[in-house]
Amino acid sequence: MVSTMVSNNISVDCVIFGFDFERLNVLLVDRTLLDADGRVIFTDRTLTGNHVFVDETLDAAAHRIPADLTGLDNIYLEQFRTFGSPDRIRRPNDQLWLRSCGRDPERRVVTVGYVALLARRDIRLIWKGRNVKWYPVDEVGDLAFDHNQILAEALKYIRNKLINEPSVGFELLPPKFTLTQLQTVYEVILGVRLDKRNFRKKTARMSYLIPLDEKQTGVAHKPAQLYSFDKELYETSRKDFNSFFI
Amino acid sequence: MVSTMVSNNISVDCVIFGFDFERLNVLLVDRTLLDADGRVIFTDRTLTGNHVFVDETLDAAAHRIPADLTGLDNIYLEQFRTFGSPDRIRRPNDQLWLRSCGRDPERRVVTVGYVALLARRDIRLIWKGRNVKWYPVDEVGDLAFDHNQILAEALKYIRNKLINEPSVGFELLPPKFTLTQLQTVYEVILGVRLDKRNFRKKTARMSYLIPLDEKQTGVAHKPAQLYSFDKELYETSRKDFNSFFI
DNA sequence: TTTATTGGTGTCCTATTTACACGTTCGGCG
DNA sequence: CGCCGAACGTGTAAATAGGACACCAATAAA
Repeated sequence: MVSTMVSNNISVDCVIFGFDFERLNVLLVDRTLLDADGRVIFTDRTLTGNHVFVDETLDAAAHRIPADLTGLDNIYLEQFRTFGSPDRIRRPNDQLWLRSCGRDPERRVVTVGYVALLARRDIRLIWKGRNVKWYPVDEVGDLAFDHNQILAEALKYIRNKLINEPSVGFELLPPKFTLTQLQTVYEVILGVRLDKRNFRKKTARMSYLIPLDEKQTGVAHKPAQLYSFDKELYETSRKDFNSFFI
Repeated sequence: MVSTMVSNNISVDCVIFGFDFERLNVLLVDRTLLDADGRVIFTDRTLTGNHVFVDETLDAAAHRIPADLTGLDNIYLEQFRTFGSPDRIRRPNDQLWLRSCGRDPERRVVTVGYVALLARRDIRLIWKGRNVKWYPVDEVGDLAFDHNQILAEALKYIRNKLINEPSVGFELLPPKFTLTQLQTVYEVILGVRLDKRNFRKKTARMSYLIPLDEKQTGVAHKPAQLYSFDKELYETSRKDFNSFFI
């Protein structure tokens, strides 16, 4: 069976970000190493990862991760960087872990890092026995292997992306959203406060933001106008997009 | 000898760009496959690449490429993307080539792509038997494996980088340069024409551009002021750098 | 009916962008 | 040695974008 053979020195790791209008969160898997008597040697968390089948593209292998966890297969996913230092598996806990899994603790595994974005609302996680939970990105503690570094790079990447490719912001929002929610995406991810009126001057120039014939309901204040994101309009209006030097 | 063992399903490929004030060029290696009688079966070009030693970081493996070719080891080098489709080695010529090298034509090789930047002036290539030459980036023809795709991604990457991290422009210039040369970097790489006076209004705001007590010599026109790039000043003045939404 | 809460709007000031033309200084050449 | 060709270096006016800032409106809950 070709399709069950894996390239065992290559993996993909997926930094799955979820946004809940309060904070940016990341999906982590609990990892617990037990000794022969079932006592805990250590416990920590890892990013979600996958092996890569020998006849599979890296993108496909990465895609399986959020797909298995959410049942959705059309989510935003992008490769951002590859990590391959021989040291990435050298910490004592990781060495113990690899041995206990029957994996060669000397063999360097190169991992290709992906970022996935989810609007947490509406998403129900499928566990399949693993203990997978959301953690605020600034409260993850010590992660396995070099996963703290991978997470840090993913954050840098997605912040940068948000700034110069605004379409990614909408991946973190439900299909219908308010301008305040959009502003919150920027505020939370970039860690800044923005002025409401100035922000709206910008959104007014985004022709791909479609005001709907619909307002928020069930809120104890003036209900906000709902908008949707027109991806096609975005793509075409990006063509003559200018930045910095051009 | 640990240091001679290689991870043989992982490689690094380096898109080495060189700038000569006329065009952007890329370093390519001639590849010729001969039959048993020494007749040419095909000939084409490949990017410069390397295997990765098992105890070596990816960055180090990539660094060896331009270092071997130029003798310099402080050049700009950055990982930009990893390519791992099983199809990348599937084209007939590539299959023949792999067989003739004694490599497994079925085994997918994941390659980590790097970009290197060189000011072509002053650089003397060290050939060591291989036929390595500069090609204008838009005249490379059909390259081996997926190297056309890798080159295209590298170009996209470096254009984007030039726009929002102006320091990379100086990697393509000699230590002393004129403002017109700097403008030419932007014009050639981004493929646009820029207005001289407006460009200079921008450079006037770049505090890290140091005017020297020196002018061009030997030119048949009014000699231009020479400048140098102060990297430290750049780093510190970037700290409070704003872009788009912040 | 009152209150708490968030939604939605405009102005002034400053900084940045864009379009645009001409005198200057050098080497080369006749 | 004077003229020519070629790139250098400079400023202004108009339009656009950015940043600071405050108040009324609409809803649900009490």
